[in-house]
Amino acid sequence: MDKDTFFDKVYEVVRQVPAGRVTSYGAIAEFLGMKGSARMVGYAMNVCRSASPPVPAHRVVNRNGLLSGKHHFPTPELMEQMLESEGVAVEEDQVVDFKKLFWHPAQELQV
DNA sequence: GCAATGACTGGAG
DNA sequence: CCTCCAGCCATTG
Repeated sequence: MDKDTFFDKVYEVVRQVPAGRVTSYGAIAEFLGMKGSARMVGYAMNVCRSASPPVPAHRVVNRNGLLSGKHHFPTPELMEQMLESEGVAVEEDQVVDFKKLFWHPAQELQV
């Protein structure tokens, strides 16, 4: 409780990601003012299993749009399954039109 | 308190 | 084009 840690901030941002959109670790890190510490974002995702409420980590991919963390899901196929279910095409463990579906935290939250 | 780790990124070779 | 290296910073042991 009172987990005002960096992780909770990451969770909030990820939860703001609308379905059908994807974002990158660096984008979140940058939004939190920690550009360069994208590793922390990924690390936070690792803890997202213990986080509440659950975080749609499947909407978070690396800067290449690659489902780098799919192996960390209950099942590796679940990640792309979720993305496709939301309208995000996934091919070769990679998000199709990633840059087109890219979601900028500050950009959307600014509205 | 120190050392190791990590679902990343960007630059250099 | 592909691979390797170093930086980043918070969490955990």
